[in-house]
Amino acid sequence: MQQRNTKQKLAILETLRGVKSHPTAQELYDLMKDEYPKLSLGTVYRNLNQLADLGQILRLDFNDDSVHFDGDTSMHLHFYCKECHQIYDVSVDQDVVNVARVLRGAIEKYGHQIDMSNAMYQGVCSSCIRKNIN
Amino acid sequence: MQQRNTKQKLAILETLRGVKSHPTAQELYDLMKDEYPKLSLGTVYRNLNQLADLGQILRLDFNDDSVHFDGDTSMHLHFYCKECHQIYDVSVDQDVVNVARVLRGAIEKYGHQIDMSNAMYQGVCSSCIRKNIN
DNA sequence: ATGCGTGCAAACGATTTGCAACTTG
DNA sequence: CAAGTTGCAAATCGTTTGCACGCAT
Repeated sequence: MQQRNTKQKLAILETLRGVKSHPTAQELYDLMKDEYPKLSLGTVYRNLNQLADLGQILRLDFNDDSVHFDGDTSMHLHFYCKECHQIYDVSVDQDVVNVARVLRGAIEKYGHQIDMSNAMYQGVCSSCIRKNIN
Repeated sequence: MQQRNTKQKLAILETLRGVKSHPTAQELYDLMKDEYPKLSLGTVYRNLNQLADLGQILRLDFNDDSVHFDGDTSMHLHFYCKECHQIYDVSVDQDVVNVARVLRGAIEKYGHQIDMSNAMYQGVCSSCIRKNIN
């Protein structure tokens, strides 16, 4: 059950890491199909799931239509705007990193082993707030 | 567009609040269909979604098969065990609550307005860890 | 009365999967 | 070569939705 590095998998990972957005499988497929005409959507799904299970990318689910993926696995938060449906990255300073450690501690106190965490926030983004005023 | 308090909606909310688990729509429907034989699954879905949108219950998505709901909206964390597929509540003390406020602050600094947040952790629960050793 | 909510069943659509052919190690 | 991977298309199945009727306000 060892994984292989096929051209498709490498291309998918590279493409995902090359965008700042958080594309769905379909969106990533659309981005790639010009350069890789024979690529199939099923392959994109299979690889994104495998990479997410291995922790090499992040799976983001905001109860939108479909699941989004993030090639950046470094510590950061996500904010989802329910009006414009955009996902914002929120970078964190050292204070916040320390604080996140406290939350993990609250869970590890129970003896659970954390493989991955996802702090997701929803609301209205600053840009849409401004729009609503006008 | 005002919402009405139908018997079904009240029963759904009451049933969800009465269980300590985090049932899916189907599971909640199964719990209720003896007492409410004419209740339909579609109604359960519609009400759970409406209640979640209004912030009266929580929607939990762990990329399991389906979405789970939580009738407890008080501050607590969720831990999902990917082996036994159980969702654990993690209660937090005042220290952790204060700490969580720092994370919200990191987002509000951008001018975004947070309506709801969900801190979800995944891994292997203490019980499954023990099982794996034996 | 008005129009949101319900039950039922059909429709939807994002994701998964079976299979034969093809790579990778 | 053995076994994981791909492309294609069909299947899956959780969730949504159209409609006629019923109930809350």
